[in-house]
Amino acid sequence: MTTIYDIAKKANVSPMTVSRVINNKGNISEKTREKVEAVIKELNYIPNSAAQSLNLKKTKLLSLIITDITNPFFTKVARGAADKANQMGYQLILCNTDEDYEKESDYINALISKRVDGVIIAPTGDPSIKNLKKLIKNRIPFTLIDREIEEISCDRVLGDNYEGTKLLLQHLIDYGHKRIAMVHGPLTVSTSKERYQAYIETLKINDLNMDASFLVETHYKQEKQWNGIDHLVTLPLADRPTAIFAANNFIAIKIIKSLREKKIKVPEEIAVVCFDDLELFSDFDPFLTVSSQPAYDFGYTGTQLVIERVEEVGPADYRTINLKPELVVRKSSGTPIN
Amino acid sequence: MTTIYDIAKKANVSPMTVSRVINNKGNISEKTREKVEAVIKELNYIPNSAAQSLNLKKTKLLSLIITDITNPFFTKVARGAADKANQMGYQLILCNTDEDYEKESDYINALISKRVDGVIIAPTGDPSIKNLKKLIKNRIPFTLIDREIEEISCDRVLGDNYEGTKLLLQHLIDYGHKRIAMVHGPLTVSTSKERYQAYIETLKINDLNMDASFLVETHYKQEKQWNGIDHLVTLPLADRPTAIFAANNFIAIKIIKSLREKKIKVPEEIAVVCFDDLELFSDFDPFLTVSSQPAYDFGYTGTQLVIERVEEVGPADYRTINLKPELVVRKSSGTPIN
DNA sequence: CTGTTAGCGCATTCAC
DNA sequence: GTGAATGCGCTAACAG
Repeated sequence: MTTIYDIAKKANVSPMTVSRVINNKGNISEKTREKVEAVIKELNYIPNSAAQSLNLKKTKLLSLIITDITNPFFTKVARGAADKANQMGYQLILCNTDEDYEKESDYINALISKRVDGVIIAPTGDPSIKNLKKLIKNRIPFTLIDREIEEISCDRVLGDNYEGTKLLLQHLIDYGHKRIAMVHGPLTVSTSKERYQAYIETLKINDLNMDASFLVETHYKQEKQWNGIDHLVTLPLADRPTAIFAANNFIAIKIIKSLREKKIKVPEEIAVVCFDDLELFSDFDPFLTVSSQPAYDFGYTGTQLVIERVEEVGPADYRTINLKPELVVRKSSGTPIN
Repeated sequence: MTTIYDIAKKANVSPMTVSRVINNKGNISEKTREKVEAVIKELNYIPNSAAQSLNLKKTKLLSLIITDITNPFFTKVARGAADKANQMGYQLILCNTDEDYEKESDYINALISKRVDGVIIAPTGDPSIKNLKKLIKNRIPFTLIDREIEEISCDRVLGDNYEGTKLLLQHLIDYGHKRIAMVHGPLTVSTSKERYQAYIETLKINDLNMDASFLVETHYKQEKQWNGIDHLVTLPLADRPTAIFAANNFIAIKIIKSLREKKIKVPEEIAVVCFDDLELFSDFDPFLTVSSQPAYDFGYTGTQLVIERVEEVGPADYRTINLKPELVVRKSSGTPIN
C-alpha cells in the first residue's frame, strides 16, 4: 500500500506537504503542488481513511438503521438517505433490524465501535430508548425518522399519523361506512400507537360504535404476520365490518389476500385502506387507497439533519420536521354505499 | 472518549493486558481478566475500530454496490448481503450507482480510501472493468453478482440468462405465439446482452422470423425509460407482435402501462412476460409471467464468497456460482392461442 | 511556503 | 502471565 511517505520521497518534499496538497490546506506553491499531484497520480495513491479518522475523529461514515429494507417505504427512505449521504461525501452503512430490538442493539454497538459520525434511525420501538441513550453517551448525533421516541434530545423527521389516519377514515365514513375494523402493528411502535389512537378518536368524533373485536394486532413485517381477521369475516353480515383500515401497506396486502382466499370481494364486500403506498404496484394497477407518505424525504431530510449536526452548522435547537401524508383514493375503498 | 489507557489505569494493569482481554489473546489470569472486564463495563468502553484498522489492516467493512436499490430484485439482494455480512460480524456500506458509471467510479475511490475488506458488486456495465481493475490493484477482493464482466479474476454469482430467456420464450411459443418482440436494456450490460442473444437464438431454433423492428432498446431503471413500443402497436394487426418479452421487471411494468393507455389488453391482445419477479405485487395479484431469480441468494452467497476471500479460507481457485431461474406462469402470458 | 515533532488508539514484538 | 517500546498512516501545532 502506498502511503504519504512514498509520495513525499518521490516528490522530494515532506509528508506534510503531501498532506497539504491532498487536503487543499495552507499555502503551497503551484510548482510543488503540481509535482506532488503528478506523483500521486503516478502511484495511484489514495489516502487511508482509517489513519485520517484516527486523528481527525471524523470517519465520514453515517449509518441508516431501518426495520425492514424489504418494505418499499423503507427502500425509498434508503434511497433518499444514500443520495444525500453520497452528495455530501459520506458513506452509508445500512443496518436492517428486522423489527428486532436485539439486532438493533448489536448494530448500535458496532456503529459506536466504528465511530460513525452520525446515525439516521427508525427505531424498532419504545425500548430503543436505551440504544439512543447509548448513542448520546458516545456523542454520536442521530436523527429519528418515521418513529417517535419521546423525551430524547435529537432532530426528528416524522410523519403525521393522526392526519393520515383521519384522512383515510373520514374518506370511508364519507362513503357511508359505519363498521370499520383496524388491523395495527405492535403498540410499542409509535406509528402504530398513533394510528391506533387516531382511529379511536376519529370514530368517536363521528359517533361510530367502537367494537373491541374490531381492533386486531399483528406485525408490520410480512414474515411475522398473521391475518388475524378470521373472527371478523365469520360474523353475520350485519355485524361484519364493511371496511378495514390496515396500519401499513404489508398488513393491507395480507388482509386482501386473506379476504380473497375466503372469496370475499374487495372492495365490493369489504373495503380496505392503508398507510403508505406501494408505488410500484399502484403504478401498475391503481388499486389500493392509501395515505401516502413522502418516504424519500424521510431519508433525505433525516440525513441532511444529522450531517448538519455532525458538521456543527445549523441551529442549536433540535428540530422536528413534519412530513404530511396525502390521501390517494383508488379502487380498494370502493364507492359510496347505501 | 474512553481508551484502552483509561481502562488500564483504572484496572491497574498495562494497556497491553486490556488489549489481550478484549481480543481474547494470550494467557491471562482469571483475576486480571475479571478485573479488566469489570472496568470495561463500568466505563462503557468500546474499542475504536479506526485504531484497530490502522495496524491490523482489516476494517470489517464490506460494500455492496448495486445499480438500483429501488428495484425489488436488488432490494432482496441487499437483504441477503446485509444478513450474511451481519452474521459474520461485518458492516455493510451500501452504494447505489443508478446505473451510472461515474457514480460507480466515485464509490470505488471512496471505498478504497475506506479500505473496505471486500466488495460485492453488480457493475453498471462493461466499462466497469476499469473499476474492478482498480480494486484488484488495491488488493480488495470482490465478487461479481448478477452481471458478468469477462476476463477478470474473481468469484462470481451469476444467473442463467440464456436459460431464463428460453424458458419464457418457449412458453410463449408453446402457446402459439409467432411474432414476439423484445424490449431490452443497454447491451453494455451482460444480463441485457445475454437475454438479447438468447432471444435471437431461441427464435432461430424455432424457425421464427426475426424482425429488426421487434427489437427495442430502453433502460433498466424507471427514471430513464421510454416505452419504445409505439411503432409496434401502430402496426396493422397482422404484423403486430402478439407477445412482448421484457428484459426486466421494470421494463414490463412500463410496457403494460403503455399498452393500457393505448387500450390494448394484456394478455388478450398482447401477452407480456419478463425477467425477474415482483413478488410483492405477484403475491397480491398473480399477474406477471416471469423468469424468477433467487435474488436473496445473489446477495447472500456473493457476500459469503468475498468473506471467504477476505479471511483467506476457501479454495484458491475462483468460483462461479450459477443460480437457476424459474419459470412462473401467470396471467400476463394469457392462454394458448389459435 | 515548507519541514519537524508529536500523537490519535491500538496491537505486535520482544522483554521480563 | 504481564509490561515497555514501537509503528500503523495521517495531520495539527509549531518552527523556520
